[in-house]
Amino acid sequence: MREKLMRSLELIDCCRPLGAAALSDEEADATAALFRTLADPARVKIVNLLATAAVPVCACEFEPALHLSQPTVSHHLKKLTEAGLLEREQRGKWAYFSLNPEASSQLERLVRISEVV
Amino acid sequence: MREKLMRSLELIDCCRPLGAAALSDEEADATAALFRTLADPARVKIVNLLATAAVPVCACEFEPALHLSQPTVSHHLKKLTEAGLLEREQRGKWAYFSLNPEASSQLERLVRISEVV
DNA sequence: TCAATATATCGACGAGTGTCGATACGAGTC
DNA sequence: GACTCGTATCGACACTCGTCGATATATTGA
Repeated sequence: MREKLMRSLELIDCCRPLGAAALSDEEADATAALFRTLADPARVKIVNLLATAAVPVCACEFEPALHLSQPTVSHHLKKLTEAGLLEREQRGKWAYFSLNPEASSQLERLVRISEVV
Repeated sequence: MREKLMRSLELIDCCRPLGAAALSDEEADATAALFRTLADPARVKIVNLLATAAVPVCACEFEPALHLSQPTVSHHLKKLTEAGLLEREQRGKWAYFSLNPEASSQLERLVRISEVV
């Protein structure tokens, strides 16, 4: 079942608010998987860098900014993209990444506890 | 350094929004640690159960609801409490847990990407 | 004081994953 | 085609952590 979630390009769409009534096992799994995507300092920094950048950022720029090897950066970018938080754009032999414009509002909806949507 | 974060009872207060400019290494660590707290289906369900309950819930009620052993439930409740998401109240030999009323708004602030606070 | 019960802690095991070097793939250039 | 360079994938290793049985601690009641 997690296999199914990982294949989805929009994991973030599977989640209901934490304050929604009677979260099923599957919904709890999906929500936890989305949080797990952001549960790493490198990925938090990637999102932060993209949030403060007005334009898409080349993958090669993350390597010096994060002090991580190229395969590791590629790994993190893939995880974030699979979760639906990032969008990938190929320009020649370079890969440019940007934040999914809906990511912020979807995350806010997800962590809403008090009022159920 | 992570040692210091774990001892803090208000990990959630260490975090700045994902959209804030130039997150430091320590802030990225704190943010990732908070997301890691919610990166488990059992803990997501605990928060969900507490969100839909109007009154504090006895620890003994989570065991059947989550189909987990007593030590495991105690472990998860401790993690959530240490992160500042839950509040613990001792009533005789029973432990009652409730959501930190500020948890929702703090989480919403944390995931805010577009507009910097 | 002793028994009973609720909760926390400890020790150990297994699954998951972040990391990197090596390598494969792909696009552009000559 | 051959070379260069950016990116993705693979294999392996180390570390984290979720889980549980066993045990310790604490509170209530007899």
